[in-house]
Amino acid sequence: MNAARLSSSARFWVVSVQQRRERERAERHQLIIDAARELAESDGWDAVTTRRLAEKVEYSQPVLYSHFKGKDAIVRAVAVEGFAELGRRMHAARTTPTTTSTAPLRALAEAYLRFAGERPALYDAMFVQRIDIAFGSEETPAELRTSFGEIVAALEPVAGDRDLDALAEAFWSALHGIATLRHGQRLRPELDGDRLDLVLAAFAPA
Amino acid sequence: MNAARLSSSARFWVVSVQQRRERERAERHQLIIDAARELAESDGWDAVTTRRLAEKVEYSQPVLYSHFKGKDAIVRAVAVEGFAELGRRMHAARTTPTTTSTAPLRALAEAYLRFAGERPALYDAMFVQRIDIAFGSEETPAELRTSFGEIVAALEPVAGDRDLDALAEAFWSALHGIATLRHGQRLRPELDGDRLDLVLAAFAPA
DNA sequence: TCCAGGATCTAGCACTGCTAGCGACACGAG
DNA sequence: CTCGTGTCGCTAGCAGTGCTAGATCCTGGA
Repeated sequence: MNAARLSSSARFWVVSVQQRRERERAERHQLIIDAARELAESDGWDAVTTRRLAEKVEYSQPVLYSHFKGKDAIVRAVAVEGFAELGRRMHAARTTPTTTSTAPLRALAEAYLRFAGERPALYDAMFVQRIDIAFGSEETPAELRTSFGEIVAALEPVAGDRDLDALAEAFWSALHGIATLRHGQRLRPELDGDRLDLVLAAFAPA
Repeated sequence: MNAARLSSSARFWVVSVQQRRERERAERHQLIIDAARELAESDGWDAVTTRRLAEKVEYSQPVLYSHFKGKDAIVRAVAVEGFAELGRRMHAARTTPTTTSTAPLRALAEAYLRFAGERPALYDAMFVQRIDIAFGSEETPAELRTSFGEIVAALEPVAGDRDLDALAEAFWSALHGIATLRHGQRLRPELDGDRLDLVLAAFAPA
């Protein structure tokens, strides 16, 4: 009896220890992702090396590889979190009550470009770096699907008889093109306002 | 007299030798650019290392550095040639006689996307990689300015009272967005036709 | 108290872009 | 024809990259 109770208690304790370990492991996992994103946002992705990253989280390099298959997987994890935030921002912009019908689309577009401008490194990981994330398939991360869904939802009221999926891809392409060319200093800043006005007028005619 | 003639002849010969050397040097310069582009187009830019490139042109690495300041400069040289070709393609597409007024714009857009699709590595060097080429300034390579000019020219007939520069930037952004997202497998191939139709209809309403 | 197993680190591999310094070769003078 | 001179290209090496094998230490359980 005593043995049984002790054993049971011991097993319970073990489980608790395991839980604590798993929790600590999960925290460290997140710590690595956060450190990578911070490093990229402050010094650019070129500065995100496994050595610097390991130093920042105060572990040795091999620890990174016990959490992620390689550096690519870390960038991918950062990107997925980026999709989630972009989705949240677009949703908030789109659903904030307004008076006109095209305003939600404009709000969404502005939120998209603001995100790309404020977090260029994050945007880069999500959409520019070769990141090996399936987009059209079933393994597409939910965060990504939701983000695209926000664009579709914002365009739905103005689509008319146009194909909604193709329209969403076209509109997204325009935003993405502006975001990347802008970041590469290939567009004139003084035209920012006019340029977006033209895109909105083109895709959502009054 | 004899000495003078000899001296003169010798000097002339020296000049000729110098010319030959300069010509050979220029040829090797071009050889490096071509090799870099071919390597990138067949195996991707990741495969373009100074060692492989040197091996391909059958010289040692330091020779590359006697022609270019560094690897970046080689990529830049490849990109500049890309601008020239893209400009030629767009010009040809735009000026080929047609019946309707929006056809030139469609032809230009299709030429742009065909170029991006057929030579993804070259397009990457031109517009995706950080390449440190000024775009808005006076040192902007002529090839680049001409390319943008083609877009402006194609939009001019359909601009109406819209700001032509902003319109060109917006239209270019849409094309660039499609090109890059398409290359990253982020757009559905089966929507290619519809998507472009929508962009054209949006920017050049009938 | 001692052992087994897991977590973590040290040290090293093959590769990268880039460069210092040596050696060979072609040129021009005597 | 021989001999300096100067240019040109090479070998070898540096610091830094992503990634990993093997040793080491530390903790939980008998």
